[in-house]
Amino acid sequence: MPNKVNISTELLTWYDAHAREMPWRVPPQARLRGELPDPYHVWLSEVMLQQTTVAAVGKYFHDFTTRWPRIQDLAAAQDADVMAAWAGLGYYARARNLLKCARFVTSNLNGAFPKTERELMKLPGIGPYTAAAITAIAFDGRASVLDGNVERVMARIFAIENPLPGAKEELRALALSQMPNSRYGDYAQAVMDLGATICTPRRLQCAQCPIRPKCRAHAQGIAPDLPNKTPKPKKPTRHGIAYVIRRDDGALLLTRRPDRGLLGGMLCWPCTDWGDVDAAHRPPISADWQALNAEVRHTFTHFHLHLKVMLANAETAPSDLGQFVTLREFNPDALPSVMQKVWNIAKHQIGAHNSPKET
DNA sequence: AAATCGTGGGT
DNA sequence: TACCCAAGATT
Repeated sequence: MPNKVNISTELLTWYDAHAREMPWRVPPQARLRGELPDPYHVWLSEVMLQQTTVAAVGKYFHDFTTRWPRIQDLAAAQDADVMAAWAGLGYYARARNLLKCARFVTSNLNGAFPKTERELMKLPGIGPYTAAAITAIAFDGRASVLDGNVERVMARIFAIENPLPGAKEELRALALSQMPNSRYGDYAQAVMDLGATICTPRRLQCAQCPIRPKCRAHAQGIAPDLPNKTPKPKKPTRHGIAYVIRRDDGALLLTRRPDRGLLGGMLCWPCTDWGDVDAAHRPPISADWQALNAEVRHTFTHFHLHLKVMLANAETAPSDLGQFVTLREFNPDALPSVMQKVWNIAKHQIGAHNSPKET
C-alpha cells in the first residue's frame, strides 16, 4: 500500500527560512540561483562530520582548507602532517582514508570527484551516507541520505517502534519515499537540520516543527521515546602505563602507532598493553623511573582506560621504541586526546622538577 | 554481521 | 555519575 504522506515541501520551505550557516555550505537562496559548493569542501566536511558534532568540526575544517586549499594540496601533504592536523578529532582511520582518497582522486580522476553514489562508494572512507551526501549536496544529484538525524525524523513521522539498528532498512525505505523531485541537496540538508535543531533526541521542539501535523509519533504522544534502540553493553575498564622519556635537552620520545587499530597512525607515548587488570611496570628502557601521582582517565568508544604515567630521563633509546622529538618541534596538539592528557600530567612534574634548577 | 573505532558536550 | 549522543565506515 503506497504511502501518501510527504514532508518534502514543508521541509524545503522551512529550510529556506531556517537553514543554518556553515563554512562548507551554500545557502538555499544561492543554490536556487544555481550555485553549488566546492565538492572538495563537501567531501572534507562530510568525512569530518561522521559521528562528530558540527561544533567540533568547525576549527578542523578551517585549518584543513586554509592549509590545503585544493584536493591536490592535500594529496601532496605528508602523512604525519595530516595525522597531526586531525589529532583530537577522533576516529583516526578517517584521516588515513582521507589521504588515500585525496591521492586517488588527484592521481586517477584529475582531481574531480565522481558524481554518482556507486562510484563514490568505491573511494576510501566513503560509505553509503557520505556517497549520498556528496551526490546530493555537491552535485544536486538524486540521492537520499540516511544518517542518525534522518533515522530519528522518519521513526517519529511514521511512529516506527522497531528498535535500531534493526529498523535501519525500513527507515531507509521511508526516507527514500520522501524525496522531492528537485533540490536534492537542499532537501538532504533540510532533514538533517530539522533533526539537529527541532526533532532532537531530547528536549524536542515540536512547537516549532514544520511537519508536526504530519507526525504520527507526535499525534500518539510518543515522539520523545523514538527511535527505540537496542541497549548497549556496559563498557569494561582497561589499565595501562604510559612512559614519558625525556632527554636532558628537553626532547621527548614518541612512537608512531601502526596504521591498523586504535589510534592507528598517531604519535603516542610508549605504553604497556592495555589489559583488564593493573599493568605490571615493564619499562621500555632501563632508567630511573618515577611514578606520577595523577592518573589519566579516558573513555573510548567501547572501553574505559585508566592510564598511569611514569617519567624518566634518558639520553638514548633503541630506534624501534620511537624517536626523540626536540623540545622545539614537540607539539602536544599533534597527539590524540588521551595522549595529550598524559602530557598534561607529565609536564607539570617536569616543570616542578626543573624550576628549582633555574632559580 | 557484530565489533571496532575517539572525543567532547549534554542531561 | 553514568549514560547518551553526533552529518558512519570498515572488516
